[in-house]
Amino acid sequence: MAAAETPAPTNFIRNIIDEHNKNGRFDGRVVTRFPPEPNGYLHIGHAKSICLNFGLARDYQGRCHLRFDDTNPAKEEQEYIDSIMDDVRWLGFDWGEHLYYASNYFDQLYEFALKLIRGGKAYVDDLSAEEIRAHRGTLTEPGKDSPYRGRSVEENLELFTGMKDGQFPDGSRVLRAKIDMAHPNLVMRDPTLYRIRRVIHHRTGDKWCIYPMYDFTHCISDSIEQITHSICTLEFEDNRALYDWVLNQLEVYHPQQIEFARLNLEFAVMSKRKLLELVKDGHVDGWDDPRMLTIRGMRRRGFTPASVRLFCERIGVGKKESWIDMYWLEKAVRDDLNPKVPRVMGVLDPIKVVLTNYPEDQEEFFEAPFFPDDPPAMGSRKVPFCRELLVERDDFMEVPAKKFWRLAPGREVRLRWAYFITCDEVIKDADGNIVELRCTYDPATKGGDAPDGRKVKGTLHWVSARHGVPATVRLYDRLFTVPNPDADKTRDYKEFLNPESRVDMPGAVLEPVLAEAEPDTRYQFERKGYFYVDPADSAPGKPVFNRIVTLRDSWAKIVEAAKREAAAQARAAKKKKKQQKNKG
RNA sequence: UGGCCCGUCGUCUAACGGCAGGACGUCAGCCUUUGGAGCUGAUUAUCUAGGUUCGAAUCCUGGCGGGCCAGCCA
Repeated sequence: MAAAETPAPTNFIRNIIDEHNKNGRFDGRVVTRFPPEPNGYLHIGHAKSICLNFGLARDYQGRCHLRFDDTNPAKEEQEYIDSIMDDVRWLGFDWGEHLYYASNYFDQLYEFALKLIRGGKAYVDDLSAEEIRAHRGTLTEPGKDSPYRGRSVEENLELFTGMKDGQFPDGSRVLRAKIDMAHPNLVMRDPTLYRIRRVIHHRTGDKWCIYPMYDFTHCISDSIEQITHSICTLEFEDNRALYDWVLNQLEVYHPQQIEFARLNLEFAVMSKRKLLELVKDGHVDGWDDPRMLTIRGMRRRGFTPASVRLFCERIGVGKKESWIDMYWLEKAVRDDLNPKVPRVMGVLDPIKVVLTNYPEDQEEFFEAPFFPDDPPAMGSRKVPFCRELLVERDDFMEVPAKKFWRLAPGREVRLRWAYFITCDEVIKDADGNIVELRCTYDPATKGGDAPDGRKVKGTLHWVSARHGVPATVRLYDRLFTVPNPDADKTRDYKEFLNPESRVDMPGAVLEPVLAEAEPDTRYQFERKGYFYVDPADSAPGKPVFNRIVTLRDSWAKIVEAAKREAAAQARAAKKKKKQQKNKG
């Protein structure tokens, strides 16, 4: 396997773990966790975190827990829990028996809150949400103490118990940590620990009407589970001070929080809000639309788990906010699929070719290997051939451009596995559109080699017009037309949606073997790209193909470079003209 | 006139005071019945100004640039 996942290169987190292992801080244990909130579907950004946490556990012979951070019942649902578990498994990771829910710790969390109160480190505040905000101060000014900050331990105990017992209306009181309202780190200005909220929790039902906040829950959950390295994204850097404060006050086992830079991918959006909006407003066909970089979308597109893992390994882990070019994702799928999938032929946008010197009633079958780089590896199939063929419309140019090696009037090319053909005549309709190419074949070149040793520059894929099977083929491309749809704050990211992100090819015709293609299998359509047989939309004998990714296309690069040069020349000419005008 | 974090080839990422390395891209060549794949070679970087040191990408200070923080979200 050429795309085998090489041992992950070192990174700053591994260095920290190595250091801990050396100084014995965690007795050589490595226990990580992936802690999603079940309020949405997983996306490629989560995949980075999953690969990191589970990868570390694997490489250090430790373990990684899957823990649902379900402390906000207003937003969370069982459906998300199920899909998250399914996606993590699909990615190839296994949490064994280590499946946890923060909600399982609600009793312990409550006891810890009591302990904080008894130690004079937390108090019940009657201020409203707006008042608390007003008291918090600003980035440059200190906050003010709440008038309720000085309550006695007894009063706090009574009030907090009352909160739990449902004696107070939603939002009327909160439990706050007593730290420092003048702290330069705003997270430390007496953060809220518990709020009253009468919402049915998807796991605990109506048992609780108070729910703990993230900062209080997460560190204690990590501590309970004996996590060693609690890895999260950069925006939690400020929260680490509180993470440490809570565990220090409680005098319990204390993991190390480490922050890394989240994934930013060009030509995509990642926020849950935007993903949801794309689905709700119908810009895509659901959470599993192949254009979505949700795990479900990528699965539907045809990405393999190995390709996603390969991508995550290659982009690395650091603390620098960087934008990853979509090329890395595309490259990872190609590299993973290249040695694994069979080659076949399909014409996506056909133009008819008639071989004038090939007998009308004759047909023959060519034996074509599924994997030409190593023919025995995947066997072969028979490809039918006859007088009427289909080739790709853009494999012909009436006036061939520079460096265009394909079919053109008078030009000889090879039809893969078949014969050399030469174009003699171009047939057009009344509007001047090319509708047919008249060609002659050279019987001596059967199989694709000329006995006289003459060479052709181009090899074309093709399909027999008589035997080919029409099929549904969808071409998918990046969802946005610009690298960062969010960059311009004066414009909505949806303005940059790529209208050609999904292009259906109604005229596509494939070689006959593909009629029986099994759902959930992948092929390389030679010269066109990698395709996936859509598991949801395919029917027996009627496969639907999603393009996963194109092949690397150096001809497209030549075309693009030519365009760029032409534009540059036009600019230069214009400038020169202007200068001359100014002189004169 | 707040706190915290981050600045290394085009891109991503190594180098924990000792020769700035790898991958991808790019360019050139080879090979090729996929303009795919493969092979060979070349190419390019420490934000900036000081300081410490025999020696600084690394430590210190200032500047510049970027990110995060004022939810009873996570």
